[in-house]
Amino acid sequence: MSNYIDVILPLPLKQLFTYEVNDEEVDKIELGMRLAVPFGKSKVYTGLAIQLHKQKPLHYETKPVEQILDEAPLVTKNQMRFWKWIADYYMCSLGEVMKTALPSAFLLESETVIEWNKETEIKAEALDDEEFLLYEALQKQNVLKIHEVMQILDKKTVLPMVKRMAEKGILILNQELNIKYKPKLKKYIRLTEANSTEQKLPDLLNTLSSSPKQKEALLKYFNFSAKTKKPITSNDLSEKAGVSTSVVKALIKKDIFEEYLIKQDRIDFAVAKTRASFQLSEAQQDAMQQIEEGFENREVCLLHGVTSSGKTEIYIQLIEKMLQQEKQVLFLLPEIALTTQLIKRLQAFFGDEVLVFHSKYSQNERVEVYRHVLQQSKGKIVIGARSSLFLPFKNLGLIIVDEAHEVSFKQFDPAPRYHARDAAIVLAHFFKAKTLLGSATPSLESLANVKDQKYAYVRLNKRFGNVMPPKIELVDLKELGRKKQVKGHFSKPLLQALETCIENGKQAILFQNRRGFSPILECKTCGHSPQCPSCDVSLTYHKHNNSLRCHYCGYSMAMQTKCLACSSPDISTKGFGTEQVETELQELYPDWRIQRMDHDTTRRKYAYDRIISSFENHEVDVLIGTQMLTKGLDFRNVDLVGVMNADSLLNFPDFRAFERCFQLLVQVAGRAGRTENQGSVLIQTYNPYHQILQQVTTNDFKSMFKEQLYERKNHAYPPFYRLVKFTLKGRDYNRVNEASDWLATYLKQSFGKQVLGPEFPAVSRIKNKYHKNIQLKIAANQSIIKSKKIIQKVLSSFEAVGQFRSIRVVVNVDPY
DNA sequence: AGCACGCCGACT
DNA sequence: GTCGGCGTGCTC
Repeated sequence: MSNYIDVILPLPLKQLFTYEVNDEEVDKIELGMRLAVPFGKSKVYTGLAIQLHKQKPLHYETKPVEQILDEAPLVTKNQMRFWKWIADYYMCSLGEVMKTALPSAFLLESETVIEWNKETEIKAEALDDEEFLLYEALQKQNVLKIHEVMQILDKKTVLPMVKRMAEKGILILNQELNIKYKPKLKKYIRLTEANSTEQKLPDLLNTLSSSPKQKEALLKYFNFSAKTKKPITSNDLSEKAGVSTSVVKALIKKDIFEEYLIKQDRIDFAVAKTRASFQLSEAQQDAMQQIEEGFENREVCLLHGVTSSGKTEIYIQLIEKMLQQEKQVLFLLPEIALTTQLIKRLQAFFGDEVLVFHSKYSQNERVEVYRHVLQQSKGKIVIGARSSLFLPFKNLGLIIVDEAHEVSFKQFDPAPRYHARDAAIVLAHFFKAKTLLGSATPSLESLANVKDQKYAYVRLNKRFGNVMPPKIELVDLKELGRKKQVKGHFSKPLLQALETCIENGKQAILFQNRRGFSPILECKTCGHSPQCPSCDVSLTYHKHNNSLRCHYCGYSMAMQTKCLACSSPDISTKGFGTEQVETELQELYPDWRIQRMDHDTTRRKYAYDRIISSFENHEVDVLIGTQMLTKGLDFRNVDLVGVMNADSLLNFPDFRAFERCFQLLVQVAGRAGRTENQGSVLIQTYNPYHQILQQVTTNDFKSMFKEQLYERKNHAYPPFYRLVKFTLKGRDYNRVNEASDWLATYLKQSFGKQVLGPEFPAVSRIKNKYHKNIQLKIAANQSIIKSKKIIQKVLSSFEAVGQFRSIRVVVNVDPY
């Protein structure tokens, strides 16, 4: 009887795929290994083995597995369980989970390559122009990939012609599996085998009697290898012997030395761990004890510590305790907060026990981190962004989610649209491990879980070293505007505070939650503003390259001098961003050193670190930035934080806008006065009596929580209801409307008034596709499993409607 | 998702 | 005539 293996393919397809395996392979295959399998007419994909069985599929012929790619499972049982939970809860396919869970270097894919058939004799005259071009190209380069052929011939459909040529026997087609992971190799030298014994030494020296430098190098080599028994590179040797590299090269040429390669570990920081002991403050010790007590009967604990209350020291102590029990620890941070500051602090303490995993790491580095975690060969502590949840932990004891309120923990695109904080709790549960959520401004959801006694709660009220909390004041722009006390975007009080701050040799931070120079260009004559041709938005003005750009699709055009609609030269910019704040301030104070930090200035790999360290070293007086500034940065010399315009935060059309505004302002405020001086925070606004802003000034999170929770209950939002958002996308406007009406109608049959919409979002067309949203609210006491089954059913009948084939439906569970 | 196949309008 | 657009169906 034949054996079959069910496989997950990294595609957005619901089903598994079944392949046949021979007896020899059955013995080798373990679940969780990768298999190269043929798929479709000419593709080879990497599949993941998840079930062996003997049931021959009824309705189709199986294909054989092409190759077993692993010697041991790459994916553990616990990971499989976690993948399944993600796929179920967030309503996506296992293939999509696989794609995010595994570093892409693990997912090999085949590519068709062509080769000239040297067997068949073809006269150049018999070839047409395009065939001749290929012929020429293949003289220079042995094999060509299909996309290279497309470039050479400068057209899109090349496959029919390539196939024709293959049939005529001019070309050979091959499937090439491209191996993406490349170990890092370093060249070393050693004695060739014939010369590698001690006894040979006198002979060798003899032969080199006429070349003293080579003799010297050889002696140094013996000296070195006798002492250290370590491999040596030719550069090191020539340096040690004080000879040039050509001397060593000559020895290689004489077959006395040979070169060989050793695989290098990319994850090798060589940091000395200090484990410098430090004393927790009394408040920290208390908190530590409460956390441990909390973990005795709760799986999750919320550590609510004001900014700079010293949460990191508590984390370090907890991690240390886990290490003593030989457990692994995962330390999750929002991508943006993964600055070297925190990593360095942990590395200084734990040395090479710390592994780092995030998107700025190369594919090769990620593969090595993955393998280290899997084999538990290095590093029991992983610091990473949300995707590090998918690492192959075997013995996880604790997950710390720092800045747990951050919305960027929710993945938006592509699927799986998971929330790392929620998924972390589930993952920890699988390991019977604990989860610690740390934040200065916890989310309403987490606070509600505390209120319902689901989470333990520890409050850390005092800033470390009894630093005073900053003084927060609101500046009424409306009032001051009337009194003519506003210059550009700066009010007089803010300018005065800035002057005092800089004169005292301190630094200031200005926060403006919008990038670019000024969002849109507007004609003063006809009111027209340039639009993106493929999205339903106005283009934004970027001063640094004098262009207009679309934030959704990246379209850009040159800045205009005349209105595109009426040719009037009277055009101006509306709204303002970081770039304009920078320009204005620099004009007012030409001597100040001003630096901007936003998406545009931090795009390159080390730009972020560079800006931060120049600010730390006081090479900059004022730092102007967006949200980026709020994430886990610790500057010692900042006395003043200015918020340019708080209103833009309040006016978001989102049920979480007020909560987010509160969090953001408290976080920004926390950047001020982290040493003995009391810092001050000035918030400019047109609505100084808004209750949220009032609550920020008094840091009254309790009222905020109470009021917002009441609002959420009234309007049936989380945490009282779960949301599922459906976004329909399609090229045809009418089709999108029809399809969303259909879907909403069918959902209403089961969920009634809990279905909202369909509605066009604020930006209704992106990349030439119309978007329309439907929202479903599921009460907390309703069964999610049942609800999701109904949703699945409605969706599959939707997919069965022929007219809606061109419409894509994106499902987002717990959207943010 | 990707890719083939098939149909249709637009050009060398 | 064929190139490239797009709708449709299928992948073990």
